[in-house]
Amino acid sequence: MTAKQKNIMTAALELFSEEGYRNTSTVKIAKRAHVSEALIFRHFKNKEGLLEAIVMEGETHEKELFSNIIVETDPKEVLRKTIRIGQTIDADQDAASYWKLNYKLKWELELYSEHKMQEVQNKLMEAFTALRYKNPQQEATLLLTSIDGMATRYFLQKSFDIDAFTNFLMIKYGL
Amino acid sequence: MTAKQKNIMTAALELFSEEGYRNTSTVKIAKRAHVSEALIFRHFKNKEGLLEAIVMEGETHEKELFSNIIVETDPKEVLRKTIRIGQTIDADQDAASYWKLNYKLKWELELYSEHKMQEVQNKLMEAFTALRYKNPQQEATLLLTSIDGMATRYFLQKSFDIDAFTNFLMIKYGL
DNA sequence: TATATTTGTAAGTATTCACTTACTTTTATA
DNA sequence: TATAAAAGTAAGTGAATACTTACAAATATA
Repeated sequence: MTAKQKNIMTAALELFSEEGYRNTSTVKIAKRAHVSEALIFRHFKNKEGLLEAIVMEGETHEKELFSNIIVETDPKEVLRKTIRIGQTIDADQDAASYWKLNYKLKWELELYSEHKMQEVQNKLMEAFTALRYKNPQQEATLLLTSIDGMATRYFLQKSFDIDAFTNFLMIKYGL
Repeated sequence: MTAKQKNIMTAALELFSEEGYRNTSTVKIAKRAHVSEALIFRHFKNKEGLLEAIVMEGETHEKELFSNIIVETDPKEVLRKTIRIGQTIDADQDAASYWKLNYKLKWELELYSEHKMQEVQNKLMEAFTALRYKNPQQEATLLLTSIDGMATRYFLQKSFDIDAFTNFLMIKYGL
């Protein structure tokens, strides 16, 4: 991958996650990346190809984040790591951009990939089972749903305090 | 309001909530509403004016829904009504379209209106205080955040079972 | 060093977009 | 019933969009 190709991907990730996929024109990406517009099409075939490249790159980071949870054996630690996802993403600008892009795409293109979260969901079910919660399946859904909601607030509501909310969840789950 | 004007608003609400605001062209709206494209601009000045009219209409229904919660005096009933929001919206196609539009706009135009939910948030704090929860403010945030997450699942994840999830929340909160 | 391949660009193109103009038809009002 | 106002439309317009073409510069390889 050439430097200019990387520039294009970085610029596009920023713009897509800030302003949305369809609302970001290829000229705008080219300008931010300091390349000619045509180079985008040379390297990525079309705008959708560029998006796919970015999403694929993001999925690599995502898998690292999830495998860190899935590999865990202590049920309490599984919950801790899951609840900390928000703070983990907050600490890394690139990860934050990618996650925001993910949510934007969910709503803009309505592409909700259930299978992506399935492994985490299963791991959470195991954890809640081990911790003798009455309904581990719904508990897993609730926690992931709360994190979805947290993401909505984190990205869209400026006043949202992710640390306070994370701490509260830790206490709630007795961690 | 003439019949054709109403047609335009209905068609636009459907299209905006299904395919997004920017991705819906004024020709598409005109075709679905069986009117000439120019009539949209005659009645609503521009595309944004049309959106505003729809959002304003939706806010009327929204206020009804919220005032039903805010007016409640029994704290447990406040929680019950809040948790049932999803099912309430699910039962009314128009309300569902409007809520989906709301979420789409949140992400597409990044317009998160905190003040809209502030009254409900306060009411929930009161309720959690009356029910002797340790941290009523964060409890209120958590419940509303969970509902945000529930909305994400409900609108984007086909397999999501809103009744099962609602029932589970009822039990969780001892209702 | 010769040449083939890859990287890069300037200047297009067709299409779609939100919106306007100029005009006709319908409805309300005096 | 005359006329003013409102509702409605066909046929535009300029700007923006994703993408292409035709060619030049840089780099890799023989």
